[in-house]
Amino acid sequence: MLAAMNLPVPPWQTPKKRPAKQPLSREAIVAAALTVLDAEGLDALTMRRLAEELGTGPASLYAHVKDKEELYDLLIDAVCAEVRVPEASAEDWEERVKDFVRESVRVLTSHRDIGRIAMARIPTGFNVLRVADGMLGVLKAGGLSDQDCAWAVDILSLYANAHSYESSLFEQKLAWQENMLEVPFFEQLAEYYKALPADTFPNLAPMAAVMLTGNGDDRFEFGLDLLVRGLASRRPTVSPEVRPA
Amino acid sequence: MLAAMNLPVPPWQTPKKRPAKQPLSREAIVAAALTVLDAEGLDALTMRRLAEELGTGPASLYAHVKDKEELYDLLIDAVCAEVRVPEASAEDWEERVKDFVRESVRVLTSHRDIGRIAMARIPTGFNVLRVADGMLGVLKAGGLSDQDCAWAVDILSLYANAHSYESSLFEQKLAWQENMLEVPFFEQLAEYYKALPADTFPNLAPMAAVMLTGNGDDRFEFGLDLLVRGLASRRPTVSPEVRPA
DNA sequence: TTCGAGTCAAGAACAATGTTCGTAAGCGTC
DNA sequence: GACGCTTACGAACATTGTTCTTGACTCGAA
Repeated sequence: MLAAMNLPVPPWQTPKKRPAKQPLSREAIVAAALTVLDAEGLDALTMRRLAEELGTGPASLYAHVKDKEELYDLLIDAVCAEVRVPEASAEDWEERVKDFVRESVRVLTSHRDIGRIAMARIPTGFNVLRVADGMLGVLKAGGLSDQDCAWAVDILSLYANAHSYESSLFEQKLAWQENMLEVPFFEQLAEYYKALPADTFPNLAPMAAVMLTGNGDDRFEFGLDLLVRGLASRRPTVSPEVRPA
Repeated sequence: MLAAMNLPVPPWQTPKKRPAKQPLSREAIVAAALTVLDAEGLDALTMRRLAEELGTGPASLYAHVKDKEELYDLLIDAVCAEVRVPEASAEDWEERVKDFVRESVRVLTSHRDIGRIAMARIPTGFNVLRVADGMLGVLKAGGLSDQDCAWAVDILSLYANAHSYESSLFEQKLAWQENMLEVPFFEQLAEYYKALPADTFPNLAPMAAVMLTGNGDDRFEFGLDLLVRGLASRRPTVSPEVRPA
């Protein structure tokens, strides 16, 4: 058919069909993915669902994103953009380190299920590196050796990610069982632990109650305390103000 | 057709058709799963592949195992059976704690990809509990409070699992890239880090070399050292032999 | 103005996966 | 010898990530 195409478009009709909705970029995909993720969780984040959110088909996404893995990388980086990097200082050093890790898990757990994909990624994205750089700065202010600082970044990130991972999966499991089970599962677990035979588990059986004390945050704080105490004990010099003048 | 079934079976023919191969139990399934896992990795461990390994169809497995998740639980428990639980003692306490964690990751990394499914499982299996009980015993010998011991079991397990997870995924990624890439990826990463702009990453850029120093074991030892130092510093009393008599 | 190359979108399809349905076979008991 | 009851399992279903291929549109040059 002969189409009269190059006429000035009459204003009462939509000028073109394709770029009516904005033309689908990496950024738009990542933003939509975060929307789906926060609203419906990781299991709902399929390429089809994501395409639907963008008003297109799943195949279109692969023009902008190589893999689902690459999408995950982009998601992590986008989330890391929200981490507020503090300034480094030797004062209150231990608390500053702790606060940074707390801030990381705050962001990581503020987006639903993001913890489940955060682990075991080699940091290359801009925002991930920005966070690592900030962490390195905070650590170096404590006077640790360069090698200790470098590895500490690794370990603290691992800890933050691992906690977020467990937290995310635990929350999911909890929500799932809440809908399916009548007795709240935690009581079930408490019963189970208390019923352990004391002769087979001489240490565990008497401590059933203590094992179940505290929520995820308490445990996180405990582990964080261990790590930071360990770091502090590796400082070659004690803090300058208590050093003999 | 009329089948003469209740005749005494002639010894020169296989007596029955069904129980010729042994009748498919949880144990057999778990054993076969471990075989497939060790030989071909987690991605190859599909219900079909597992059924094939047992000479049956995938549907048959679901009579003995509720889920793939339950299969994973059983796998973890089976692997935990290999962990050698040491005896508790106050002597060389810190090194004993370390050795126990080392033993855990040794087992966890000795089976291919098992680290990828070890995290975020609520410990209920016999062998998992046995390991937790042993860990608790070793920790208590150090004189920590009950609450500290309980949470330390959690944190140390989390650390062992997280390290195994990363190690497993990292090894997979490394093996994959080794076949596809010509330049060994680690050099690529080193180049990338060294090329980071120093004005945007003032801490990271000068430390590119240090960041990449050490393999997974070194980093694991470093984190383990942090945790155990932290635990030691929480001991209410220093070790008895240095206490004033 | 027209053609042609090139880019982007997207429907359809493919292969693989976990899981369930329905049916059949064997075993124990009345 | 017939009836349950457990176990086995081929076939099928729904969902997933991903690719193939066709079509729509853009833009630059003849």
